[in-house]
Amino acid sequence: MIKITFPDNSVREYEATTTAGQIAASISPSLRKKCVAAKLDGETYELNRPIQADAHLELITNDNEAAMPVLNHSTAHLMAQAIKRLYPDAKFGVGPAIEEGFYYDFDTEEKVTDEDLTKIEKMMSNIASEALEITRKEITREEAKALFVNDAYKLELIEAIEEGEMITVYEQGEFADLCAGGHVTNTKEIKFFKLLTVAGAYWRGDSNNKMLTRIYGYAAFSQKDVAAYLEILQERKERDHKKLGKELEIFTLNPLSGLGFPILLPNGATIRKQIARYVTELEEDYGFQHVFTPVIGSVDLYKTSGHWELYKEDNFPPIELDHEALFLRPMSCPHHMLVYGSKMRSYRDLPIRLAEEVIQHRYEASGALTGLERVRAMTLTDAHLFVRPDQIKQEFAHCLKMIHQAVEDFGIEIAYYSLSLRDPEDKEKYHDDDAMWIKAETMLAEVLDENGIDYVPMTGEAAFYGPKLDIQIKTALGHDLTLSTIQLDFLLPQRFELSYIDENGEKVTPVVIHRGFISTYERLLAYLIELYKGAFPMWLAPTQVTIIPVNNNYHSEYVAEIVARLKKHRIRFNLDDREEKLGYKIRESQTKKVPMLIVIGDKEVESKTINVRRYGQDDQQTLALEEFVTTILDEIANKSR
RNA sequence: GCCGGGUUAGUUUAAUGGUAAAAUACUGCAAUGGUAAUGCAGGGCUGCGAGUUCGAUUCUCGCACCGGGCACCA
Repeated sequence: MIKITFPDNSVREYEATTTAGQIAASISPSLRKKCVAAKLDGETYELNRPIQADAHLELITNDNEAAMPVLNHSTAHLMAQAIKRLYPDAKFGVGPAIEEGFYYDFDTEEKVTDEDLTKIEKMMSNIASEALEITRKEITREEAKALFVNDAYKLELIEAIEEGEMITVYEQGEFADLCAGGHVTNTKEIKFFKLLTVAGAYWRGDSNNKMLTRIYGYAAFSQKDVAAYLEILQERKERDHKKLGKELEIFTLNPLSGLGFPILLPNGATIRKQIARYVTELEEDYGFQHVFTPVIGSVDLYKTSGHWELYKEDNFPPIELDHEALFLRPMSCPHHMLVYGSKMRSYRDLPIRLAEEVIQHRYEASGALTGLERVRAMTLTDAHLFVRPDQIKQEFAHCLKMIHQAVEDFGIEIAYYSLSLRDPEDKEKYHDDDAMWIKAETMLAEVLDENGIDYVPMTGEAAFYGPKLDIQIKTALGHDLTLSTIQLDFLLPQRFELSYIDENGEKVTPVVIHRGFISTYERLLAYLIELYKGAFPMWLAPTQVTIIPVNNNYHSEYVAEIVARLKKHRIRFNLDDREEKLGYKIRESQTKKVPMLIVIGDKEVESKTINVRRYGQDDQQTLALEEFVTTILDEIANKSR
């Protein structure tokens, strides 16, 4: 007999080799029906897998979050089986469940296109209705190698499994897959799924390897849930900054302007100007000094910094002139080093905080270019803080506080914090000085802990000169992007031989903190378009008020009075006095997502009031002119959303 | 850069081996109005290059660009 402990701490006894499925059935048939898998001492267990010893058991029902990866991973296997039947030469890579759904990578001579997805889905349904039992088998390394003898990718995976670790396969009918498990017990349990896209993906994520075909899909426990997910995907597309940016005339792409060089239209430029003003003022508040440095620098400058060797391939090639080679700058750190080095510094001068709107260029891979998100010419709100070692933590926290201020003002949703560390093995990329790295990484981790920041450590993500904290956001389409970054750097100040005189009259090298504030204007704009779904808050909106006179002949005098008031306060308005129907002009104002719409007719002229309708609302308000102006100014000042 | 897909009017979409349509936008005329589309008229389009064909926007190939994914992201 074995003792099974349940989450409520109740204990029951069962025969050894009883399965979780049988246990669920013994409690109630309806529970058994809802069960998808189990967690045995925290490990995912199939319902048909015999339990050998005493354990804690948690039954995972189909309304439990933990059920989704089990179902989706099983659906990945089902898809693989269908693919194998349709493309007998297919060789398989990996097919995990992911945050949303699943994918499977495979390799076949035949081209698989979007149209083939329907075919594969049909085959999947057929296999599901064959009601094949899914069974787990523990096998030896030799058996595994024999089983997957024709499957080079699986053999490679077997090689990667450590000696002594258990190897398991899951079988369903004629199909077997190397897999650590977490599955439903029968293919018939997989009823509701949708294959989404065909994509390419490098084997083991390495661009030196062959590119496999990857199919993404999504499975759920009801057709309704699948439909709801497809709906979400559709909504995300509607929110995509590339779509809204075009509709709302924020930016345009033109091949003549060059790949990766978007053009900001007047609306986009207006939003950008507001952001720029905000950034500049906040930096002043936080004690930053602004500098202007050139967009182009000598190649020697980047040789000094060390960027040249590492990144020359990823940038626009240098411009060679008589006896100079000039480089379109991809970052501003070297220039800011020169600013610091322009005079003798005392320990009393530190910290020195230099900030700049940095125009920079990078030759991003053509496939990486996306709307305003990844471009080849960008303006970064960059800063470098030159600090004494004893000021590192305080200045780091200072930057963090400032970033959090902006996060709050814009309503940015942080996805997670990433602490990027070096890969100690990678001597080629990372400056070889263990002591320096250990010091920098420890210090960074300490500051984060002190400020109560939860972070994900990422090995091998650090800059070549030091570790960094990245603040990550998610785009509408679900990509993780870096919004802000704070980086610790002991290297560049050395390379530029920077120093200050300490209280003992000794020359000391300062430490540099690199601070990327709110990414580039381009990327922030892309993010904000998606965040607000194009309906910008008052302080950022390209047009803040639409004014519609009911009749140009009778109402223009009062309208002129309103216009004068708005102009005085630099409120951005659009006086729509075209000879069109009222409803037509109202509709246009709404589709352009202008935050406030005012209609001026006899009633308003008579009572000197304003009839206001806010974007997205059906009801109207009547305000006195002064009240109206104050409301707008308040919203601008408070950055109301 | 790599894998697969796409490209029709300013925009969103339709259709076709016999030279293309609608909505909207734009221009003109008429309409003077109260919270999401007034009516009529007009001009405007098959990304580029090659091949197959009597004839290609349609089929094939190459290129460019767009979008999805992977890799990259100082």
